[in-house]
Amino acid sequence: MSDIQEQKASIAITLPDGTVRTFASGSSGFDIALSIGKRLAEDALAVTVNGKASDLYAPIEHDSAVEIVTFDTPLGRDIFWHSASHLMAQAIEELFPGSRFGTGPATEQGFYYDIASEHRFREEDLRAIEKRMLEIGKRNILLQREEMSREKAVEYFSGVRNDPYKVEILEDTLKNVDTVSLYHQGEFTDLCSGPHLPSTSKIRAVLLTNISSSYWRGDSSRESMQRIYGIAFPSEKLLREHVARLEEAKRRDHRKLGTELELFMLSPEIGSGLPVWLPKGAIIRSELESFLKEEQRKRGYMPVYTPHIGNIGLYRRSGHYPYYSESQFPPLTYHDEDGHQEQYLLKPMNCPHHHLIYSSKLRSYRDLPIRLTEFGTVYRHEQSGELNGLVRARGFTQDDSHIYCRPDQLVAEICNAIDLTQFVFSTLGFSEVQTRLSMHDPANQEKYGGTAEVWKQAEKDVREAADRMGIEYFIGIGEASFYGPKIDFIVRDAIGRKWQLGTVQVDYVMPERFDLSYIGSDGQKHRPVVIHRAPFGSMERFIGVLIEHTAGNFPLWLAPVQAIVLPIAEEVQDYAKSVHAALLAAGIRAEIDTRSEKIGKKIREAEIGKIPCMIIAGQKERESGEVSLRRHRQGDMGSFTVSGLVEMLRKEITERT
RNA sequence: GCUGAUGUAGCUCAGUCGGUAGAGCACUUCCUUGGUAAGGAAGAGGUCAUCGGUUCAAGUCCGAUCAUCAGCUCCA
Repeated sequence: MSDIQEQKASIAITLPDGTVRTFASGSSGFDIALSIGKRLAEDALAVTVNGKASDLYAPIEHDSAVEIVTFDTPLGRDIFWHSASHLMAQAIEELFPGSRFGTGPATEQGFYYDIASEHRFREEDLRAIEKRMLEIGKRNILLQREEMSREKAVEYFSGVRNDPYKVEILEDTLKNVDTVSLYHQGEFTDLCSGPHLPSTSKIRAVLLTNISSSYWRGDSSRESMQRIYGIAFPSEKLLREHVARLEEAKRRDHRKLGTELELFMLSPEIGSGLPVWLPKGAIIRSELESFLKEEQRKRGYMPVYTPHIGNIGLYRRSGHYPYYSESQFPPLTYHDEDGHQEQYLLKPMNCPHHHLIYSSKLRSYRDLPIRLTEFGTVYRHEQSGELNGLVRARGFTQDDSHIYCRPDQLVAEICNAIDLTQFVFSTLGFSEVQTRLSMHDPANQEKYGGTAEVWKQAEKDVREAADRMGIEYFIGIGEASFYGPKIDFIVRDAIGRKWQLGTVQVDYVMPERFDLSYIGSDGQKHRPVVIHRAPFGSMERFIGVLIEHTAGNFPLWLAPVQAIVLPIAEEVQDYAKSVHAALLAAGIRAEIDTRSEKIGKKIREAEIGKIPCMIIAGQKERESGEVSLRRHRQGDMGSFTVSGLVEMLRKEITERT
């Protein structure tokens, strides 16, 4: 008896730094935070108790490890934004009575809520909703958790709240759950597992960013709802920083920079989603291609070329045509006078052509691995709403290779492909790379080709290679392609956004479909394994990402114009021209600005044009036989002899630094 | 493809109540010959995305189409 009372009276709380403190049983996370510091208690949004997120004021009854959750952590932001979505719903309910609410989760960059309303939300409404949200914040309404049986909740949401969407969630998604939780904040109540902020007053800055539509439960056969996106912060300052980041992203937008720097164009007269490389962009692409070709030559790849169209039978055989027919350009149909018909497909993939090259002659086990490589342009009819500059196009070029190897060579070949991909990324300045092992979803078997054993083996090989390379990875269930598991490389760019670029894929299915074989040491036919791999992925997409990553400030080896000679006055133009000629002779992409403008203006324009080297030639330089160098975004670098400068730049170019 | 927004000079954008289009930058020519992010002047540049409708009259109002943007869905 007394023991039980003793236990109830006090509990031991272990903090993240390992210290243990004693509190009265039933103390809340807030009490704990307050005992650590006033500032922490103010910043506290919620707690984790033995790793499980919980409300800040929920009583803690037992000894546990407790962590105070603040906005600085991913969990803290998730809880904050989730509560902000409830706050937005409350504001919308107050301003637009009769609105019904679907789901309103936090996302990586804020939150949204799906709303069914008679009212068509417009931009002006967002400002009014923001205002009301802040006003409700000031009311300092406490959020109250209430648990009830699912049946009671159904009654509550069909009666009191009259929200059919919540009822559907209760009766479908949650049909196996006995007890559910509701969160009340003033007049507003939402079905939610929580946890939530203790009070609406934590939300002090709000930005509603856009309105779009979504289908109820993501199902295009269900009704369309209005989705309002937003983001919220505990202070004005954090919001301002967020807005500054958005503006930075806008400044780096590859579509904007691509036009300004004359890298590529898109024109409805050519066709939607069909980018055209302008001379300056073509230089970047060609430099990247040369770089990879050079590297692949060292690694035993053999270049091939294949046509842009292929008989439709080829793609029926590979499975691409039936599987992806809705995202391909329709087949080209050819009839001759005898009524004979042939159908061709603009190639959506390079692999079938490569497989036929492989099987064009008898292969010995001694020949393997065979690594065929091609910058192969493919065409896919992406949905119109998906198109996005270079990043998502309908015609694009893959740095596509297919490696045909024996099963005993497979893991080593995957490792080689991983190594090449990592080399490419590090050369291009993507220092932060995440790796995803994209596995199949056993619950969705009809999505995939091949047998269960084949998948088991392929996934084991992929894992083994990733382990052998010592890379950190995470698993993506359901991310595999239809013919096999993948290793996908996701880079983080200079302003923290993630992009999926390179890929290495294992394929036991295509060798079967194309009846690929080699003669083993036993004199018998054996089935090779295929690796599909593309470090850049798509040249268009990669360069699009590279533009945003570098903000158009390309390293010297990639810069379309590497140097521009700027004569100070007409009197020194002949000298400047001789410098220009020397640069050209050294293979440096150089221009010269002989306009009768002042040097300040020439420099300004070269800076805006993001030209890495400005080479200034005036009377002083002519006398000494030197030039003065100004580097883009760095300023004056001093004087150099022409030959010294050329040598320095050539070194930087060949080393690709 | 779906929902919403947008489309005016090479670029960025004005254009009121429906009355035949305007700025800045860029471009061309001339003046200016200079020292590390904008020297001056003049000129040229437009079937207002396309097609149709309403109207005496359409950049402006209505409809369709095309394209772009933000999301949704998809991504071999």
